[in-house]
Amino acid sequence: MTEIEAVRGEELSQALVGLAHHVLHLFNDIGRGYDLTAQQTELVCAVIVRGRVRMGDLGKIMHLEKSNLSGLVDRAEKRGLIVRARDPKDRRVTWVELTEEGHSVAMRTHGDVTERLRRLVGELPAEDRRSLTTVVERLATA
Amino acid sequence: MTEIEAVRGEELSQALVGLAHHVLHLFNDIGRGYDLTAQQTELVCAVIVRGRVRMGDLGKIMHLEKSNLSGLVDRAEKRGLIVRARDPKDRRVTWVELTEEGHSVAMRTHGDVTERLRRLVGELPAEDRRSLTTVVERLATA
DNA sequence: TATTGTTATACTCTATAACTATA
DNA sequence: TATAGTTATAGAGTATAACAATA
Repeated sequence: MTEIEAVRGEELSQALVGLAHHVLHLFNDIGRGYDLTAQQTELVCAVIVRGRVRMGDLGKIMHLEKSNLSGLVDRAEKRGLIVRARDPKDRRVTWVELTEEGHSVAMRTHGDVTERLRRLVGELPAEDRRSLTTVVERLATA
Repeated sequence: MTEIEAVRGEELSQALVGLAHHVLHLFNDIGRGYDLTAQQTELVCAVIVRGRVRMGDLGKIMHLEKSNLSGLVDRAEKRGLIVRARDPKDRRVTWVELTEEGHSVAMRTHGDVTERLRRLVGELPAEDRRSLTTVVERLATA
């Protein structure tokens, strides 16, 4: 690796970290308007795009230990945003679903998040946007 | 906006969130090997690439409120990783610097993080990597 | 008056391990 | 035995506001 490539690698690293903060901070910014924490906001957004989700899958999506997720879901349930439902076929499994209020909040927060991301990405030329989509999806599935 | 573009926008949003988690979770994974939390790991990495940093700038870099940063720096200082230094020219300003131990830890964790990011990005074809670099840097400065 | 940073409080989040229930 | 999820505990991180020191 040449020195120039090393420096560019360094720049790319810092830029990726900055981008990551920017993206996850959106849940914070947007959640505040609904008196939700960043994690609660991401929780309802993650549920609404999937309809209902197993606890285990939610943990993977949000990079949370199962015990941490239990607490997060407890608090969201107390707030009336979601409910737990046992799976009748495999009673070890718990599904997370939105309440009516949770659905309403999730619709708006999720709309806000995607709008903000769209605006961020929309500032790019169309060709860059296409390559970003391709690249990010490839990374995300790697 | 066509429906296809809307769906792709949705996919891009989810992929960006997944990528953001992946990137920030690196600080978690790597810090664990040195018995550091993710935030402590990012703290020493942020300091080492800049030599020394003002509290205010650190807050912007790490997306932290000044009060939260005070606590994080307190704990890192207790652990002997960093020290605070008053700026003699503007005594309101506090600079954060690494101790010898902090420098040693930061060298290794920062090396690990950039290596992991390089590996992640390195799985891409050269052309995608170039476009990602360009795009991410443009987003990060926007 | 504005800026930089700290302190105080209450709450949320996180890591770890031990535990229960189901398969 | 393995899997899905909960509980318990201690510590770390976070939001908010009030505060002190300096410019």
